[in-house]
Amino acid sequence: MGIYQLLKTENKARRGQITTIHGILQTPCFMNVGTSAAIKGGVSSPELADLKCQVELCNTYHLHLRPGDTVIKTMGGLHKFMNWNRPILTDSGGFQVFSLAKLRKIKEEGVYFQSHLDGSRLFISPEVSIQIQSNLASTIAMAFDECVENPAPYDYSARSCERTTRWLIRCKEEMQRLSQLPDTINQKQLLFGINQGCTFENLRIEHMQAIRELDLDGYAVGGLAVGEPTEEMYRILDAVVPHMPADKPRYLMGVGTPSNIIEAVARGIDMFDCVMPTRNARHGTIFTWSGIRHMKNRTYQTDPRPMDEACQCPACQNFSRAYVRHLFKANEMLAGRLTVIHNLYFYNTLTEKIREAIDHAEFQAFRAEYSEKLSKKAPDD
RNA sequence: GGGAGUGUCGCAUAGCGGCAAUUGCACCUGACUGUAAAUCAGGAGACUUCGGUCUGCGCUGGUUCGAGUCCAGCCACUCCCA
Repeated sequence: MGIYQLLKTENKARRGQITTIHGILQTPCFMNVGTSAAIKGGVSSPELADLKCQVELCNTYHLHLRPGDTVIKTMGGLHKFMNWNRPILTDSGGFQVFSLAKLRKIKEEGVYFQSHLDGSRLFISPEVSIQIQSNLASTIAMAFDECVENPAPYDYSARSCERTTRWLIRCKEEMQRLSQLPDTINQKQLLFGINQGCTFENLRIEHMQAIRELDLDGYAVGGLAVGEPTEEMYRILDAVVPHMPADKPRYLMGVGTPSNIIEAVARGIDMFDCVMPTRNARHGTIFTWSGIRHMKNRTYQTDPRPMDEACQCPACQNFSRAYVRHLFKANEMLAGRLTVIHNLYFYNTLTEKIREAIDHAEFQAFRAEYSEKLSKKAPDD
């Protein structure tokens, strides 16, 4: 019996739950990104729990470099290390093959990297990635894939997909091997495969059909939101999601804006992660139920209202727009902390409301009300 | 009273005679999608029929085709000597 339980559907939108050894995840869900085992902006694990965060995402590549996955294994795994007892998903380092493109060389056996920290030479293969993730002892490990840039030539995308499939087989075999070892911390670690294929619908579908044969714990759509127009992303989701197993979690990697999330849920996606709420928060942009606000703008200089009047987060319960703007202008780190707290609470509340909407068969109405509004600038109020 | 030096965008700075003028901070605006990002980009005299036009580097004159730049006088500030 699988880890995913489908509770309810509304058209293609799915309400479900994922059972793990670190607790149950209600889906659709947003995974809060803490790349280096920390939410950038200074939010600790206990605080994160208060922001309705169900699951945190950490990164294989970054933690392998620093402090080193063996250090984390020595410390008892990521959960103990950062004092987070709910699920953790680790990304495989595949995205860094894409984002650190100038520092790597891709081969069949794996990828040769130069560390972005000190230039030292590294090698990450499917086996190495899984070994690192095993040491990290995350709840869910991601397969080591190649995230192809956009645009990419058809031939290259096709060959890359085939290689990603071969790499996925190696990931699965390595995971099975490690699960037998007595000193493996999490012998029940889950493995998700990743679909690629750039913006070519037939490649996407062929690749999905190939990897679903491997009967993994869940499936992700990768390689989207990497520069293609939003409509392209939706077109690919429309094409590929129907080919994803219905009895397993579906994860859209790296996405996205509140609108993207609503639209992807409408197309059958269950899980999301994105740096946008934390990064934009640190840079002064917040998401609200009225739309986007740039908190550095002069218009908030003497605005006594909370950042989002419809928000129950600790930042909105205690501080004014004028104060937050002041903190940004004064370069105080509390500025980024408060906006990160708000944005994560917003994303976690957004997915919570999506779940409630599907529960009550009101998702289409929810989508109609918020899909466009949330990613536009808030009207001057 | 004598001598030396300095006055350029809010502050601080750069500027061999071709300059609407450098750079930093501050200011304004925008971007950010599996995080090499507490980052990055743009704007910042006025008017414009977007080709330009006008005003502008303490003040007033002068030299010059052309002056923030050279000269003279004045004003202000700083330092040194009495």
